[in-house]
Amino acid sequence: MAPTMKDVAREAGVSLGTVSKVINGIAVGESYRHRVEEAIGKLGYHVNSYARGLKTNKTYCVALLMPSLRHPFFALLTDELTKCLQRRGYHSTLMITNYDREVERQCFVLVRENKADGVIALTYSPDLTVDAGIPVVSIDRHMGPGVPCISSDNYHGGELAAEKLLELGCRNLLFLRIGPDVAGEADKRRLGFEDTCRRRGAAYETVILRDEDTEEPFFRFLRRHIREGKLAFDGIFCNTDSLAVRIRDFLAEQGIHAPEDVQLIGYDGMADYATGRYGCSTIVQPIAEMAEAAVNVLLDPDRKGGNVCLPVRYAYGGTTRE
Amino acid sequence: MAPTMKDVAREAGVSLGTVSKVINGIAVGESYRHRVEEAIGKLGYHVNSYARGLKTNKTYCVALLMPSLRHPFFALLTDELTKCLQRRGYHSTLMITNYDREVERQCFVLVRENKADGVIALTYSPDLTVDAGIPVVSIDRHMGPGVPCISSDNYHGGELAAEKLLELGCRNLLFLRIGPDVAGEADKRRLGFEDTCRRRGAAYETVILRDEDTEEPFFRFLRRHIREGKLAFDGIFCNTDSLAVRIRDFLAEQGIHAPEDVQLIGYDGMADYATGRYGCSTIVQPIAEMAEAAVNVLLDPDRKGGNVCLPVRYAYGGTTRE
DNA sequence: TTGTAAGCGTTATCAC
DNA sequence: GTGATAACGCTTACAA
Repeated sequence: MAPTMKDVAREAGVSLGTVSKVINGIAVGESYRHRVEEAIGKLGYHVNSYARGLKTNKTYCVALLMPSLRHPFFALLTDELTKCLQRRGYHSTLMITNYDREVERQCFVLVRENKADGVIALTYSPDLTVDAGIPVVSIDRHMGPGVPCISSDNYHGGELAAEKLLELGCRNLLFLRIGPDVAGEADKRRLGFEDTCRRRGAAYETVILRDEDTEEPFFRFLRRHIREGKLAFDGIFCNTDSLAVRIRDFLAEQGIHAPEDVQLIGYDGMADYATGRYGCSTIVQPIAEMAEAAVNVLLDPDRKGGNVCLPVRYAYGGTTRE
Repeated sequence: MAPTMKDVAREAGVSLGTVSKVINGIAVGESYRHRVEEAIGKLGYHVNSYARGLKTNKTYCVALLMPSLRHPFFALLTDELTKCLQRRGYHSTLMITNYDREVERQCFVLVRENKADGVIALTYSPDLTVDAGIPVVSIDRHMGPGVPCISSDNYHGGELAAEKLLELGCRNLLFLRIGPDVAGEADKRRLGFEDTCRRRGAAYETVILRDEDTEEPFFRFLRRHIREGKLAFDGIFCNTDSLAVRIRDFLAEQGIHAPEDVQLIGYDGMADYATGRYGCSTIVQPIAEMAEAAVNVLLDPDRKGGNVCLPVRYAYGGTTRE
């Protein structure tokens, strides 16, 4: 059995309250402090955070809701969030939701039961709430008035992509987007892209795949736009790097190569772990800064924080002319 | 304030004990059960796991110690471990140690304070202990007699690599290893490789970089072994995929290409998230099975489990002839 | 079967 | 400044 404060008190010949004070850094007579510290070392005492949490209603535990760690974006975000929380004396309870709304719901129940001090969530159920005074911060999704949303500047990312493609001389642009349509934030990439095209008077098309999990329809669309080995578009913006890479590979099979025949830009900025290089030219999200912002907003004592939008940048990754 | 069992008892007009029984699925009169469930729903009651944990000394929480989630191997492992734990009603406290022994030590203190039911650790301090009756399972490192180690069959992985290279007609083999020298497990890749080479009477060399964090010495070594545009080795086995990919890129810069001029095999089996393809030909570790085994051994009630060694396989990834 | 009450290891409020 | 003591919300004998 692990030693308790009682054991320490007996060993040091002081009362329980004194031990508690020493542990919590409250003023105490020098000789008392010394005896208590001695006893703690001798017995190998450690506070029981469950007893403490029960009493104080503070757990120094933040729940992290992530769809998966298979996607490098989620993995890196989780890495940064956890390190950031650790620096502030918190630890993270990781919950993998597998993109499943029912699992997400159960996680929110767990969060309540486990008395987490807060939640940082990247969910696909914008309507979820914890309703127990537990603060929630959302990443990339708008979840309702009480839930600050941390995101990169998706709109400007779309603008950047369009501007870069136009700057590279592209005249027929294409936007490709795949994935569920959650709460607007990701759709801003399209808006920024389209607005820029219109403003610059550039021709563009948009293809969106909402609930599919294969990009086959994109391939069919592209095939229809290939005439005599030439693609009708000379600049493509994809809403993720993964998609951009798959589109690049598909086009290569059709004899159309990036960046020679078509300029291709993705979104996320995921560098390959081994080489440190981007898989495609991309709009880079500032993952560490997003994590930092999420933690800051979550732990801000007076919760006055609203949404946070962080700047993105374009990075060359081999699928555009340099 | 969140409702407590007392509130539920009052609302349902029953005693505390009865509420507790209903919550814990212990037999109770039908009408009582109904009234209690009604009250729970009405008040939106959830157990307080801190109060429960204090009483029962069971937290259903397992700590995961990982060096980082930047490396896809760690990220995937964490993903599988967490999902596996969730399936068994546990949740994971993620701790990122950043390859830092002092942080690892602090994590073990946290584990005690937070009364985790167990620890699954991938650490660089094989001497760490929790010494509070908290079971520990280690991944890929031998940490001492009481700590079962889950690993892939590193020795056979080395054998497989050597056999494959020989089968492809290689006659001058090379083994490259980088990274800290922790507790033997990873070194078995070298042993399996070398034993096979010797058994088959094949020429081989081994270069090991222990405490460096750059592969520059490898590059120098390889440069010295290039004569008139030809490399002295025709088959290379690297102890990780990351290294294999960097070696491939370096050799390509020297005009030596895999798989035309040299066969290259890595270790880990990390597929690219976007394409699902391996970055290099590789020995694949069964990550999901390792996670499953770690959780099984950890949660096994009578802790009779010893070390577990899981089978690996060779997979083609473009850096060997097919 | 149901209710009562002790106690898990803390913190915090008191008198001293 | 220090030491008793009452909670915190739950589980679990034990009594009814």
